[in-house]
Amino acid sequence: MIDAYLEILDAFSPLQEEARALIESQITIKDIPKGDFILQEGSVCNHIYFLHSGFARQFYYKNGKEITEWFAASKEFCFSIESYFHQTPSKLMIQTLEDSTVIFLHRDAYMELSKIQSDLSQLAIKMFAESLVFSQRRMEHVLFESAKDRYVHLLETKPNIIQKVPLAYIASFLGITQETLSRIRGQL
Amino acid sequence: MIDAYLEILDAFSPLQEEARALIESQITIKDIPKGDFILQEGSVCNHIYFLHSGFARQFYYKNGKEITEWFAASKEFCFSIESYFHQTPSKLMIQTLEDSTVIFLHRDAYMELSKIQSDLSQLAIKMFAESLVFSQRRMEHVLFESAKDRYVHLLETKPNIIQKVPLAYIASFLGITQETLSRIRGQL
DNA sequence: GAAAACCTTTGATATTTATCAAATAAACAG
DNA sequence: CTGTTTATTTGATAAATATCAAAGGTTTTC
Repeated sequence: MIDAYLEILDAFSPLQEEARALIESQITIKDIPKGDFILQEGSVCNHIYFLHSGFARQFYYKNGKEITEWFAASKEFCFSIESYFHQTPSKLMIQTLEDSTVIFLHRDAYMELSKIQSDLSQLAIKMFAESLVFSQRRMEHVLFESAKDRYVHLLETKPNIIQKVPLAYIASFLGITQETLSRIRGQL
Repeated sequence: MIDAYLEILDAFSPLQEEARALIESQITIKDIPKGDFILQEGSVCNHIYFLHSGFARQFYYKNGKEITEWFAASKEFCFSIESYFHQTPSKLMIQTLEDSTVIFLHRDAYMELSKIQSDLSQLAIKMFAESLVFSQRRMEHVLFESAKDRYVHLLETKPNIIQKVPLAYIASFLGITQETLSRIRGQL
């Protein structure tokens, strides 16, 4: 179970034995049933979560409506960057959409780790840089492509999401109403 | 001249004497007249730029049109994250809008630095995390606020930009046409 | 397996923003 | 200054998307 996790970290930046041992001793693993929360609104995000298996969505409330920010698939990481770094109550919630197994890495453990093996910071930097590039690409789409083109793009790059997820979640992620998304679907 | 730069880095993460000396020996400082490019399209971004003084815009071409991605004001950093990390030709251009003085930190020098003083990585992580939070907030605005609200928000948070910059640059940053922005202005 | 809850589609209309065309206004060069 | 370029505003119309209301579908639950 832990192996897949270590392997993924290792691929980013080869882990020293000491670091590997620290991770094994510090992480916790939880089974989280469908619909339960990995991170609840109002609590401080003190972990980096890794979905060993399952599927989750990250969302927040805006004017009483649920806005889906993104999804986390199997073998992906997620957490509230804002809450984690500012140590403030999270606006973001993370909820499983399937029964999931989640690996929790605590902030303190991560800090320990980056002392033991300083090049792990390079891993974090790489991940953040990738996220920023991704975020800028998405911004470009949102600003200059039609709702239809954005949906088609999502369909092409993340087909698994569209199958697993109710239309309303996708609509709010794309920044359109469910009615519009339904009509777009009808046209394809 | 260098002092202001070192001070800013120092505020993020106190610099050791050795790191400070390395920076002083490795950076280059250039005066760049209004309208000239700090980073040109097609060249690989191998530096992190710091505007000691002046003002610049970051933009790229999409379907033959200039799209402004963001601005860099005095005492701010800028570079093409994508080109820098992927080592690919930059789509992004950075052009001064006023006579500017720019401090160049080369990628190699940065690498050296982070070996000498590993907690500088924490600085980079903090900066990226902030950028990501900023980017997510902007996404929320772009997805769910009207063009008018977005303009008003920019006006409130970055009033200096609006004074210095032609309307067309702001319009493309907001993802609207100049005509629409002109009408929005008329209403306020 | 019927009722309830939830999800998706459809229709009519209103609002926002884009597009195309042209008129002003401002900045700039000689 | 004066013509020339560049930036901004205005108008008429078209396209995209939202909103409100309601009707069909699916799933879930007991």
